[in-house]
Amino acid sequence: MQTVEVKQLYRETGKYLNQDVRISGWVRTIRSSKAFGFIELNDGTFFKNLQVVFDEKLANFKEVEKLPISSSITVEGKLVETPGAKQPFEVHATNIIIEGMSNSDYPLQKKRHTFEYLRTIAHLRPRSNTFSAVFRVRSVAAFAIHKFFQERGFVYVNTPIITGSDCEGAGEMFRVTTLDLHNIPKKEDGSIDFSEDFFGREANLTVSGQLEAEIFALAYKKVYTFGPTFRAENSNTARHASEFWMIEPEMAFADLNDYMDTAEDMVKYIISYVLENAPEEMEFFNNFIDNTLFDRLNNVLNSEFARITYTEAIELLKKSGKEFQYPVEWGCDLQTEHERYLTEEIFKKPVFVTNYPKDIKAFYMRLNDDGKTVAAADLLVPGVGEIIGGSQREERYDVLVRRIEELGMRKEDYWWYLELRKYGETKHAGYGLGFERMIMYLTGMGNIRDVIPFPRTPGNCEF
RNA sequence: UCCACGGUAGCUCAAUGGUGGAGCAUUCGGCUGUUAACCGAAGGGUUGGAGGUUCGAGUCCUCUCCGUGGAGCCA
Repeated sequence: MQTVEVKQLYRETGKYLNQDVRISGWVRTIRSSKAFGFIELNDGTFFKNLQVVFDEKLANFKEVEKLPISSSITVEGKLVETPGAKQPFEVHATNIIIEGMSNSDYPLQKKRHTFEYLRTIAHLRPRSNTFSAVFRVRSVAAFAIHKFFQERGFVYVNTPIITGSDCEGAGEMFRVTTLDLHNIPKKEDGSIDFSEDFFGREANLTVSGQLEAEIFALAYKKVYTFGPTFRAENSNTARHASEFWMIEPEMAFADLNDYMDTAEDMVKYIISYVLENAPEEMEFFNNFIDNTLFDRLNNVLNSEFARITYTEAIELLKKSGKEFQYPVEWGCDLQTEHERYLTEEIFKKPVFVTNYPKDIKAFYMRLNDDGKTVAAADLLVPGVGEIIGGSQREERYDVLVRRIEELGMRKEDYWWYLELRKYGETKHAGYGLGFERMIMYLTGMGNIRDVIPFPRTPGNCEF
């Protein structure tokens, strides 16, 4: 008798039909009558369940019939077709071995639960349909991203998670320390003596691997990072987490248009790869989470992303005649309502907004010839908003120094970043993709807490 | 951090200031092809916490804790 996985049964049905098979999994539900019953078995390898039919010929029929949900079992029996039924085939059990009994107080019902409740049982929610689908899509999408970049010759760089540079400017950082918090060493002037700390200096969790990625881009030409990122911002929204994963490609001999071309190709690649490799999960999302999902994703695959400048975006918003809570004026950052209006109402597809005023963007973005704007571009998508932020980097030593000084930052802190501009500098560009936001976009899930296995948000670090 | 809303059985939700209920889940029983199976019965509650108003508070008031949605910040 061959041991098989449910995925094999669905993908290569003909190979196993009318054969004896052995399968191990967890009971999703049991419906039983006096002399026979049905088990929905899920073995984790496939989104769909396997229906197992059992009857009183089993020595342990009475025990099997009363198995609590989520008990683990091994089933032996013959795989047969079930024409006209909901499922294409089922296993007629000749033997059922009970591996591990579940308790009757198992908190996951067959009924729909709120996502909010499921978050409180993050150790069990991957066994539910929705989360089973979410985290498999997450895995498939992660692979698609690596595949996309590897096929194009990008080198995968692991930038540090603990960083001694507090100058990335991307947000509040989590401090990393081994100092005794009850007895903090102080210097004579009363300030904390970090020379006593583990690294002999202040250290934090990274908020971005970009500056380090630039180092590698100027050695390998094309690189990308894919790793965790930490922000200690007190953000309480469905789109922010304190710990999230980011993909940060960086390309030498590339400008803003090269970045946008790559990003557009990447988004399309991820979508088609996931549609092709997780079809059952994606169908589930389209049916039960967001029934505009397939239309939206196909629309993205079949359209050119719009590209407009910030200045044009401001004009469009002003001309729209719509009353915004925050008035639109050149120089102001685009608010969520503006971004959504642009991508959802005006373009109805992803849109790059380029060339933002320099005063609302980071120091490392390349100054345009007008002296007022920088070569930055954000990708806005319907439903989620900003999903990618990136720019051409300032490669001119003097201009970069001037920007650093203008913003009152300390030049010494950026010594190695500045040195890159001294030894064979070239134009280069890169961007950051929020992995969870991509998953939200791919699945239609509305909350970032429900697309990361163990979400960390302000005041929440369970599990 | 700001604004809004919410917290009642294991879960999802009802309950005009006047005896806290239902569906699902659980337990027991019935049922020969079920598909969130069906039918019958039972058990299950300090209404987030503290204080106050009232003859009487799940309901009104104050404070507090927690959560959700939106905003800001960003990816």
